[in-house]
Amino acid sequence: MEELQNLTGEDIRERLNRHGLKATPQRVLVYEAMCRLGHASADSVYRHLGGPGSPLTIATVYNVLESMTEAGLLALRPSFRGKMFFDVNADSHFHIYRKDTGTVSDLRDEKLLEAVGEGIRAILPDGLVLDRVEIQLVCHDPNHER
Amino acid sequence: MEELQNLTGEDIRERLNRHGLKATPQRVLVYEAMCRLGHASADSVYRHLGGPGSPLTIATVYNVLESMTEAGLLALRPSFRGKMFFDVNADSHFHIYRKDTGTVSDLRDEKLLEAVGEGIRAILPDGLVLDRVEIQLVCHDPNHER
DNA sequence: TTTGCAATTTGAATTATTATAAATACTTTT
DNA sequence: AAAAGTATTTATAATAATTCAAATTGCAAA
Repeated sequence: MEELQNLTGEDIRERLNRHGLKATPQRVLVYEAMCRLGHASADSVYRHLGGPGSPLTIATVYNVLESMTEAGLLALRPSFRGKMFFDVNADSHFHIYRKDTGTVSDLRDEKLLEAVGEGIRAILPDGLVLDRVEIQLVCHDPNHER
Repeated sequence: MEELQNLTGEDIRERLNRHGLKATPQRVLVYEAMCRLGHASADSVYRHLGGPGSPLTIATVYNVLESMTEAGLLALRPSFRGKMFFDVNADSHFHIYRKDTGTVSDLRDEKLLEAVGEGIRAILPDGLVLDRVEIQLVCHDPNHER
């Protein structure tokens, strides 16, 4: 598993190119931010990069996030918050959504994921193709002070 | 299983009361709309009720949907669209999200749901309590004309 | 009744997203 | 290396979605 945190600019440019995206400075910045943040809304990326006063516009952040999602570099995840929510890990895995803190984290289990996929394909209505499965585990820590 | 479509105003008022909510006219209207629509955003509820010119405000729709969700009458589901998305069936079940049509439908399978829940509890990090599991099946119909 | 209180609703403000058209930056062709 | 063409970014505006504080309502206590 690669450490997204520690990718060099060159690594990022390569990765963009491999996904068919030209490595513009703005794209490198946004991807760096996503690596750092893991999961983020357009706005949080923008703020991470300095908000107004940063070397790009919020419109560009949206554009870039969309291109990257289309290219398969990022995934757009379903969200409870009423805003768009991007994931730097585009592969399939579980998401732990913590009600108490509002944070999201990843949980991977190849075996279980595979089993769930099979179970679902078995009951899916005829004529439909399953593209992917998104699973959120809504959790809380009972010892987390309110 | 009750037919939500066919509830009378009295049924709805009762249901609201049982969930600890006063049966105001606005709440009855919103719940009726949710019964009709099944899944809906605040905006689609508002439009279903006549939009501007209806006997309530979009802000009221949000407030009412929130109260009902808090009361357990509705569920707030995660959404790909970057907007809040409510479900008149607050119980746990799968959601089929169709990329080609943008529509959402329900899929129920007690057995599989139970199995998934167990599998997940087995791998959940220590200290966390699993409140519920949300599962979206992202699908498309290959024969759906583009 | 009036008064006070809490719940509910609303209009207005805020935040989030998309659209558009002009400017910039790259590429390719000449 | 100029011209032409394409992709990207930007500023700005328009629209959409959500929140918030003030006003209203309905009820209960005096």
